[in-house]
Amino acid sequence: MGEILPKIGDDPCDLLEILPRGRPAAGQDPIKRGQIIDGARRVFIDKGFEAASMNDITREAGVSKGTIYVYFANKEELFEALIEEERSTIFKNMYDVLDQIGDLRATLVKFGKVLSAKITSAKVIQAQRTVVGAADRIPELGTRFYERGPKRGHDKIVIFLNAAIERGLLNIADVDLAAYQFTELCLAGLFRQCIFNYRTKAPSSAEIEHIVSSGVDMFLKFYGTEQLATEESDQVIAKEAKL
Amino acid sequence: MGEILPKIGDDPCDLLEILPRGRPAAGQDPIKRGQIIDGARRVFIDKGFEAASMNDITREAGVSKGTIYVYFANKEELFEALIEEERSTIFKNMYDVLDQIGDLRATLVKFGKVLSAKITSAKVIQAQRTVVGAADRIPELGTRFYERGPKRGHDKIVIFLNAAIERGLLNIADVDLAAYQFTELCLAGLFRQCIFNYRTKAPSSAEIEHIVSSGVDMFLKFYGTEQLATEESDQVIAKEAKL
Amino acid sequence: MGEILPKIGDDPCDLLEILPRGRPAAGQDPIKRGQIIDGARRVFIDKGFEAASMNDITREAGVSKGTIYVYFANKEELFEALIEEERSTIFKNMYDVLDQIGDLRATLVKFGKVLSAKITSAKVIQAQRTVVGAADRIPELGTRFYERGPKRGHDKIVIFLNAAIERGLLNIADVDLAAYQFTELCLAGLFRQCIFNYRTKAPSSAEIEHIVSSGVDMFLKFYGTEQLATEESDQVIAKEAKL
Amino acid sequence: MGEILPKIGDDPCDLLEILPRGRPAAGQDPIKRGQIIDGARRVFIDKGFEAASMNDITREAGVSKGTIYVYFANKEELFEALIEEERSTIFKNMYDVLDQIGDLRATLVKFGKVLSAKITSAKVIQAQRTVVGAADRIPELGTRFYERGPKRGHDKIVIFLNAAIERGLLNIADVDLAAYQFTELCLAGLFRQCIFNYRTKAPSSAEIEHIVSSGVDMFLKFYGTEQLATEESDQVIAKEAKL
DNA sequence: AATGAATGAGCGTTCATTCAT
DNA sequence: AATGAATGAACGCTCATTCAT
Repeated sequence: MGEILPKIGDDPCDLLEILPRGRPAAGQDPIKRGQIIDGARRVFIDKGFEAASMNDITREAGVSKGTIYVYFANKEELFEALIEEERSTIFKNMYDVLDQIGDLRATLVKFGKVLSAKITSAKVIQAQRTVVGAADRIPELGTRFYERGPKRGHDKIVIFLNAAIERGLLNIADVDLAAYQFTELCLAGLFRQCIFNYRTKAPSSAEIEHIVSSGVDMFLKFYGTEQLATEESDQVIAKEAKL
Repeated sequence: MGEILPKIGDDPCDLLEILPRGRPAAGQDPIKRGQIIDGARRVFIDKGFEAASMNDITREAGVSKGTIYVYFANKEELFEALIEEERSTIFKNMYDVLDQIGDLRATLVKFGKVLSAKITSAKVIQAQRTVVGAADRIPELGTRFYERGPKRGHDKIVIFLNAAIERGLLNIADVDLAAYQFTELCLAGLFRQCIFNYRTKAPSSAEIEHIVSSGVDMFLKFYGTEQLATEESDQVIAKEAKL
Repeated sequence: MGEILPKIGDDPCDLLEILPRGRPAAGQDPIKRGQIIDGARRVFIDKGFEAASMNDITREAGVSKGTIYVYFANKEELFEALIEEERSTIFKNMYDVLDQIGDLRATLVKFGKVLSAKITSAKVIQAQRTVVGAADRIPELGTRFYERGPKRGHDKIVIFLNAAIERGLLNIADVDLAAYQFTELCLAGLFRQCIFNYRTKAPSSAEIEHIVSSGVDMFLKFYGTEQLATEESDQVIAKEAKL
Repeated sequence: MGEILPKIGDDPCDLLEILPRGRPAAGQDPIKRGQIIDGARRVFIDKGFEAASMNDITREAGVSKGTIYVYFANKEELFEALIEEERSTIFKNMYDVLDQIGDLRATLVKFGKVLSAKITSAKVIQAQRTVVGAADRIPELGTRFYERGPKRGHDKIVIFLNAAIERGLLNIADVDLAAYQFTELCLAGLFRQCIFNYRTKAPSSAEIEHIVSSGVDMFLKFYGTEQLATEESDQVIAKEAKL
């Protein structure tokens, strides 16, 4: 393929670098791959691994069966690729809020709301259900999903908390546990309700706000230091002064 | 099925219900039904709904295919009946601790440990995974499971907390939320780790103890009243006096 | 099938010993098994192993696909069972002639004709082609076919020749080779012509007679003793005397 | 294909046929054709017609799928072309020994050994199996193979025998039959053993020598004339004199 | 002229459900 | 009432052939 193409740079049409030229190699066309994954997403997420049929996916993806098998060795690999994509999409950027330095309480609330909203959103719940449902048949799938998704997020929370401890704002004996506690408080009740389909739709942002702010209060009451309290009351005073 | 049968009491043969004689009516023998459900449990919980085959269940249950179809209209109904049983078994007695009146903190810790241990036990995780995995195919299944399981437990916690509020030991604005927070703190991290198969075995009782006691501390620090603090220090003094 | 048969029941149960009573166990009904093998025969012998489809066999056998898989684990096993049956049918009784003691030349001619006619008959050639065609994919199949078919026959010829040697009628250094030579002389040209489908139909009995008698002449001229010659001329004289 | 092309001779560019310059016409490059056939040989002979896939051949031949379909209309035609080539290679020169005039017995033994070794060689057996296996699906294939291979050889043997008859060395009533008998005696037992995969490797040359010399002895004892016997004993005397 | 990505009919096999016994 | 042999639609997957590039 590539060798036949004229050298890039001799050509005023270099933009074509972005839009691929010629026919892509078998199993290499990212557009087609995307099409297949999209079809697979609709079917797998909707029906789960077992109940989804390759014919369904064929139909949804708008490609032939043979083509799917050029891109993915079998149903399981296609499923795993999809879950990997989902995982990556879901957790991408979820923890960005924690990178900004700022007011501790405000950051926790902001982050808690993002976390809670994301994890309980209809699409993400569906995806998680699909992973859980397949966890018996493909055990590493669930393991990997958790490892590269929730676990990495957890690690970022731990780092964030440690930074706050360093700044003297928090006093935590078991940071790992504290990170889990924080996450759970932000999701209080929601995750289990959603995953079991008791809640058939995602919580409102008001509800999330209510839960998260209560959770942060509890968390800071338990782990916050004197210094945090001082800083916060200073801020309140400063704010009031401004008004 | 059962609903179509004449109400017990309208019938002079009611004794048969109590001391069954002779061959039970088709689909009415509770022993055979139990046998089927037991076989179904082993297969469904192990393989999930789709991967389980009626032949497997036939073999495990030691009854014929036709018999299963007399007791249960189809695979789905059998599965639902099994899940109903599982749900009932799992949550039976889980909340008994809350009925005893006693030291608040001790009760919460005791209950939290039971709750956490139960929900993260291998068998119960398997069952929950099975329910979650089937929740797309049979949405009401998950709904009903949550409603009659976790939700009822939640209600009992709410009642317990309200009693403590009445006793002046707690000061909670949103009791419903507090109940969720308590549950989540007791499970901090465990439920998601187990359900996704990141943890491949149940947490140790030491781990649970650690999590629960930290959770209860946080919970009481946030919601506990002055009176609770007084009572507790009294108890400590009393204890020390005893020694 | 069986249901259409007239009720046995006029009868004090004697016949029942022969005709099975009740429904046979799964994969145990010899009538159904026969039906499947018969369908398989028509399809496999006609098309060869690979080109035959289980759907074709289903259609020819008049049973459902599932039923075939109760009786035979897979296509290959069904094929092997069929070939085993064919082999058994083909070679059954083929060597009976050799058991009778009688005039040597006459016995050899009689046997040679049976052998030649059998092996070159349309059905048997088809079956052998099927075995040969599958010998790459299932090597033991051909091995077993030869071992239990032609090889056993060969052994019987060896025994027969040894008996004749004992009787002083033949003088053979390498009996094993002689047995092969005899067989080949009886088939002179026919087997290869048939198996390659150069001859599209079986040789006439006149042709076989011609080939076999010439073959026997050559064989006896080479391996016959003085005693055989004497006996034979005696017989001719005796015959002429009778006329 | 080829037939559609204009007749050679109508065209002033005929030299191109002899010394082709530039790119050959579609489906006309004999090098590429050879490449394809070579790939096809490796795959077809190894796996048989049905089990061979066009992708395998593509890979083995190192040409694209499309190109194969330019040279051969479909799998079947490619297979037939291959078999034609195989046939031609196998039987080429096999009968050269018969063209030399010399000692009859020695010539027969020499030829018989060549014939037997060739036909029972692993590669040739494989090829014959492939033909036999395909003979149901493509009946003319086997017919043509035999016609242009074994049959032509047979004809050459007939010519050779007739020459020997003319020289007064043999006395044969049915020369056609005698030719078959000779061939069969040289292969005694081997062909069937090999084709059915009872023998999994080619016979040793010692074995072939044993079989062939016994076969020639039998053949000449039956068909040899007084003159042959005289000539041979003369040769023996001459040989002994030389020593 | 040559390529090889794409197609989709067809493969062997499984299994929820039925119904004759 | 209970059985389990039989059914056949549907499964995941392959591969001869086509045709846009």
